[in-house]
Amino acid sequence: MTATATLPVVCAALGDPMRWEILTRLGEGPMSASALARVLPVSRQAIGKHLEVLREVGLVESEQRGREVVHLAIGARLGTLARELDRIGRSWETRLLRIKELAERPGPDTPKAPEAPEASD
Amino acid sequence: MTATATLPVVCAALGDPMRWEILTRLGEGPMSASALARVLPVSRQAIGKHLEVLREVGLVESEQRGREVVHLAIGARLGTLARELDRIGRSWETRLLRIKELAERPGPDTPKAPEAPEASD
DNA sequence: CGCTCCTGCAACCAACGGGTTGCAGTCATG
DNA sequence: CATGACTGCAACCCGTTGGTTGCAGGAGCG
Repeated sequence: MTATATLPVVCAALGDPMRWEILTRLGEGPMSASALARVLPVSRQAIGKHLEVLREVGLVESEQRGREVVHLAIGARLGTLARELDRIGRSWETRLLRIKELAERPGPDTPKAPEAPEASD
Repeated sequence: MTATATLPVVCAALGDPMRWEILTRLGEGPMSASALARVLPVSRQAIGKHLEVLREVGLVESEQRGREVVHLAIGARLGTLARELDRIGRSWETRLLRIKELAERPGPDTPKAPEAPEASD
C-alpha cells in the first residue's frame, strides 16, 4: 500500500486548497465523486484526480457502495503526519539549543557531535 | 513576518523535497544561502527562492550576520502546524464515529443523541 | 427492456513553479 | 583602493499539474 508516503509527498497532497475543500467535505461524512462535483466549482474528473492523490497518501479511503463509490477522510493518517512533523520540529529546537549552548560556552574541550538517530517510524 | 499562513500554504511549502533538504540543513544549524548552495545540487538563486517561501510561512527565520544572511529552521512553527493538523484529524474521526453510530443504531427513538458519550480522545 | 446515473480512462490546454543564467549592488578584507 | 564574496532582482525555459472535454462501460430503477 502507499501508506509509506514520504513526508513531502503527503504535505504536497495537502498543499492544494481544492484538496482541503474536498477533505473538509469528506471529514463531515462519506461522499461520492459526483456528489462532490455538485457542491464544488470543478468538474467530476478534476475531483477524481484529487481523490486519487489523496487516496495514494492515505488521507482518503474509498468504498464501493451500491453503484457508486463513496470516499471518506482518514483522520488517523492526518494524526500520524502531525506526530511526525511535531517530532522533527522538536529535534530542530533541540539542536538549536545545543548550538546556542556551545556558542555561549568558551568550549575548551572538543565538542564532537554525537549523531542521534532520529529518522524512524 | 509570518503573516496569516493558511494551512494549505504551509503544507505546500513543505511539499517540495528540496525544501525539506534545506530545512533539514537549517535544522542542524544556521547557514547562509551561499553555503546551502554549496552543499545542495541547485543554484544559489534557487535556494533563495525556496528560502523566501519558507520564510513567508514562518518555517525559517533570517538574520543578517556580518555581511552574510544566515537562515535557520523554526521548529516551533512546525509544532504549531502539527497541532493544527492533529486537531482536524481528530475532528474527522469523531464525526465518522458519530455517523457510524447513527448508521448501526436503528434509532427509532433516539432523536436526542447529544455529544458522543465516549469521545475517544 | 431501456433509461439514467455514476464511474474510469485518455487527450488536450494553460498556468504555476522550480531551476538556470546574468547583472548590479554592497560590504569586509588584503 | 581594489578585489573577492555574498546578496537581491529580473528574464527566461520547461516540466509538472490542475482543469477541461469527450467517450465508453456498468449497475440500479421505472
